[in-house]
Amino acid sequence: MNPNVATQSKALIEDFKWRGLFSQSTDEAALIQSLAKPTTLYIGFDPTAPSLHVGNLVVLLALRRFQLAGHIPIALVGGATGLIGDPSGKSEERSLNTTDVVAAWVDRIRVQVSKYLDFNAKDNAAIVANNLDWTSPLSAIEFLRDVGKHFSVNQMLSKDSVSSRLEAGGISYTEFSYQVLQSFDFLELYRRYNCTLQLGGSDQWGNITAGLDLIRRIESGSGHALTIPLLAKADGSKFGKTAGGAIWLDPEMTSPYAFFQYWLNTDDKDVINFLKVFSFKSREEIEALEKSHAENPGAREAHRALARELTSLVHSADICERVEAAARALFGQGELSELDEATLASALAELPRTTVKNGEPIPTWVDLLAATGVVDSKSAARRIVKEGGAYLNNEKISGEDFAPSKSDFLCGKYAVLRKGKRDLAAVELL
RNA sequence: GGCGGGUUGCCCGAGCGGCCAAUGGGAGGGGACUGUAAAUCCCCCGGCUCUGCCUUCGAAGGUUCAAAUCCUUCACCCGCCA
Repeated sequence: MNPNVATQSKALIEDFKWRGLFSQSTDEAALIQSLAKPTTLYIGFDPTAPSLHVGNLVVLLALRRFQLAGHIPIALVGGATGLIGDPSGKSEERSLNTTDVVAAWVDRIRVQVSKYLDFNAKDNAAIVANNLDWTSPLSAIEFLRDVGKHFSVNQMLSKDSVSSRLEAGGISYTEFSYQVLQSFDFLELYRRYNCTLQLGGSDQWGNITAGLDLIRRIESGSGHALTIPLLAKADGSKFGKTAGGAIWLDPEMTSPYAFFQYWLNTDDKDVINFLKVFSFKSREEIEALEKSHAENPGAREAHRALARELTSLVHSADICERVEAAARALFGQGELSELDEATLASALAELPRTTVKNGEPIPTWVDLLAATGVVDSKSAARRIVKEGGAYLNNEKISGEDFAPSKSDFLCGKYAVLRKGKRDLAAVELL
C-alpha cells in the first residue's frame, strides 16, 4: 500500500477544491476518512460520439488525479447506458444510435480512456469496464424485479434530470430509466471491485446518489459521491466548442495543431482556471504562472504552458513540439521566405492542405482556399477575399481572380494561404 | 386508439399564396485596434460558371400563372383524454 495515501487524502480533497474541481460530495468528513486507504472509484463515459472531447477531459483527469494519489480508478464505458441516453443536462430527448454504432464507439473510447490511466501500477492498477457486460445478460423481468423494485417513482421524478424535462416538454420511459441503469452500474462495481466512490459532472449528482441508495438497500453498503462543476468560460460560451464543432481528443477529428491552437487561444480570463482544472502542475507552479501572466499578459506564458502540457498529454511530447514549431515558424515575425525548406515543409505538414500538379494551370486562389478547407465553400472564399481577409504568404491580396504564379511558391514548392488572423493552410506544388 | 399543437437556414425563432434565399436574436466569420487575448466599432453570414442562375422552409405528391405559406398522404416530436 502506498504509505502516503493516508496523509494525502485530505490534501487531495483540498487540492480539488482549490482547482475548482469540487462541486459537492456526500458527507465530506466521512469521504476523507474513507480515502485514508486506497479506494476504488469510478467515472462513467457514455459513447455519444466516436471520440471523447476536451470537456470529458475534466473528469477523466480527475480520475487520474485519484490514481496518482494512490486510489484505484475504474473507467466505465457505457456500452449499455450509451444505448439509452442520459437525460441529465439535456433539454430534450435524444435520438437513439444503433447498437452497431454504439459498439464501435465503445471500442474507440475504451482505448482513449485507457491512455490517461496506469494499468501497470503495482497496487492500484486501473480497470476499464463496460456496463453492457452485466446489463445485457439481465432479462427484463429480472431487471424489473431485482433492480426496479428498489426504486420509487416518486423519487425518480424528483431528480433534477427528470423534473426539468417534465417541465420542458417530456421524457420517454427509456431516458427516464437511465438513472436506474446507472445505479445498477454502481451496485455492480461495488460488488465486483468494492467500488465505493463515484465521480461525475455536477449534473450527475442525482444519478450517483440514486446508486448509493441502491447499494444501501440491496447490499447494506455505503459509498460516496463527488461531483465536479461543469466548466464555465468567462464569457459564458460553452467550453470546448469552436466554429468547427467540439475539440476532440482523436487526432483524426481535431488535428494536434488545432488542438494546440485551441488552448493557446484561451481567453486571458480563463487561462489560470484552465491550468487548475487540466494541468497536473503544482499549486506553486500555477501560482507562479498566474503572477507572470498578470505582469505580462502579452507574453502568454500561461497559455503556452497550458497548450504544451495538454498537447503533450493528449498527443505526445514529440507531436507537441512539432506543432509548436510549426506555429512559431508560421506566426513568427520573420519573413516566410526566409524559412528553409525543411522548416517550412514540417510546419506546413501540420496544416490543412491542397496540392497542385506542376505543369498544370494554377487555379485561382479562391479555388485554392476552398480546396484546403479553411473556408466552407467558394462563396465563402470569395467573401473573405472581398473583405480583405485573405493572405498569400502573409501578404494581403485582393481580387477574386488572382491566381498565384510559380514565383509565389516558396522554395518553389509551397504557398501559405491564410484566412483572417490565424487560419492557415498550405498549397503544395507537386 | 381519439382529439389538438408542432417540424423554417449552425441554434432560437418570425413569416402564413406573389414584394422570400426568407424579419429578428444568438453563435460564427472578416476588417480596424491589439498580444494568434478580451472589450469596442464597422462589415459579412445557402450554393454556383455570381449584375444572373440554382437548390432550400420534415418527406413525397397535388392545387395555382405563382407555395415556406393552401390540399392529401407519410414520418417524427409534443400535449390532452380514457
